[in-house]
Amino acid sequence: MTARKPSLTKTVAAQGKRLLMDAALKLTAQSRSINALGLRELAREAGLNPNTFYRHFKDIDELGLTIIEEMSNKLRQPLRDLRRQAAESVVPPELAGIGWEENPLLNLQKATLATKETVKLFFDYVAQNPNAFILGVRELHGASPLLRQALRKVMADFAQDMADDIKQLKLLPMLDDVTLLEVASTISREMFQLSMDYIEQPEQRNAIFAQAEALVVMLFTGATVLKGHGRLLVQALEPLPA
Amino acid sequence: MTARKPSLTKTVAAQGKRLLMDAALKLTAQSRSINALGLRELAREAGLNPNTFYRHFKDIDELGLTIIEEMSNKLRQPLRDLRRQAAESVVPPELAGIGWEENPLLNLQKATLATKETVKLFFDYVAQNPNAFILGVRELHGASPLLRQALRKVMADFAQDMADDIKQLKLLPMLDDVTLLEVASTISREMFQLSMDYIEQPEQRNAIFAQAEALVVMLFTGATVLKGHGRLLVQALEPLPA
DNA sequence: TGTACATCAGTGAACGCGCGTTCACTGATGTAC
DNA sequence: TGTACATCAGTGAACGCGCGTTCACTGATGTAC
Repeated sequence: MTARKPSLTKTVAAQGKRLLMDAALKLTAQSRSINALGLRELAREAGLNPNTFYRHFKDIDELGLTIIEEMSNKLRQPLRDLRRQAAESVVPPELAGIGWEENPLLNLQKATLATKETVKLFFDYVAQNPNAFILGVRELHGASPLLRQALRKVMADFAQDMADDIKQLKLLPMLDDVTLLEVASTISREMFQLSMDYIEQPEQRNAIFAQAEALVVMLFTGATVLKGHGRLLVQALEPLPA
Repeated sequence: MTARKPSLTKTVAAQGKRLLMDAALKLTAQSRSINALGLRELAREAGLNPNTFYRHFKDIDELGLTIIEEMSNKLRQPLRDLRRQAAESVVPPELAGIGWEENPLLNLQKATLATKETVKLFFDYVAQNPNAFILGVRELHGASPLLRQALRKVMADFAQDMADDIKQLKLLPMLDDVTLLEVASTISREMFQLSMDYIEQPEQRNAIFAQAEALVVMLFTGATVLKGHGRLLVQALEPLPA
């Protein structure tokens, strides 16, 4: 019953676990769902004894959860960084605090440009990590309730991150928190959907990108108008005719 | 090589095919994807000899395609009818042709109300055919490329239907065809996504319904503003303050 | 510093089972003449 | 109207195979004293 320090072995020699997870990612990316993976098949791909699987995972679902958790960790922070980077590349920080009422046009431009920039960076990210996105979208509505639940959480976190960032960067100060989160959730869902098309139809990438941009702008605009700030927005968009 | 009339047997005695398709729907609805179904399992559920499967289908994918085709046929026309029904219940036909410029407020109200009504009817429809929607959303990003492709087509058709109806009913006469189709595609995708939540979280149905409504209104509004009709719309929404 | 023990990732053989698929057959229905 | 034949949905037995899982074992590394 003596307390023991966690052994180094776990982190140093967990090669098998890594190999199995990589094998799973590779096999699912083509055209498979995680639950359709055979444990022997996985071991074969990883170059390990089938039995070794049990040293690391109880069953395939547990493998799936581990992969999802890892990917969520790997994607979340970079996505936040992308957003900040985009917002700051558009407006110098000393102007960042200017309120909507004081300068609606600046704010709208800022939000729109930051958005476009973020969408662009997001799709670049997708193109560099296609397997992660394929697996995520597939299992989000896949057969395993456990994985579905886990991915729902991931999507909810992404949306919350986006809402937090938009609020903190004061990109859409006229939206209340609830509306902001709804809009962010929709954008999050749509971006993941569109990322599948982006991966599978490389020749359509420009069109998909434009569509994603347009969607975000529409949602921001629509939400703003409905929240009673329409007049200011329209004045900014279309100056009074002579 | 004599031409033969199609035999009646096909339509009369295709009990086995029906039984197998129903079994597949039942089994997938719980927590399975079509490709994870065993052909013996299917036969067992249908109360048939495993071998009978081959009398009707080449493999599981072909079964899946047949189901998808059937469901698409079953859903498409009713959805169109719902939309017409909703639009007509809102405005008497003799006023249906009034143009946007002549009476923006009427048009906006018409579109919004018709939309809300349609969304409501759509979710009722979802609640009555949960299995069809679960299967559709699951396989849309599922493991089988064949089924994915088929469901992409189905979704595209739904979106095109929606765009055609909106145009024909003159609900959003200020939007060009391309924008209209993009908006319809987004709404279509989001409605199917939300339908999963609607099925799985009966206690949240009011909230999900409200969210869906809000989304549609935001998209319509956003698209309208961006297409340069914002001023009219805003005037309709928020009359000039004293 | 040495020794005895515990932990841990990985191995290899073996198991029983359910799977997809094939083959030969049946009986009902439809068709030709 | 009768007869011979074709088609078709469904049956039942049999096959070989790959699967998940268990068991007993190994060798490397970490830990206690």
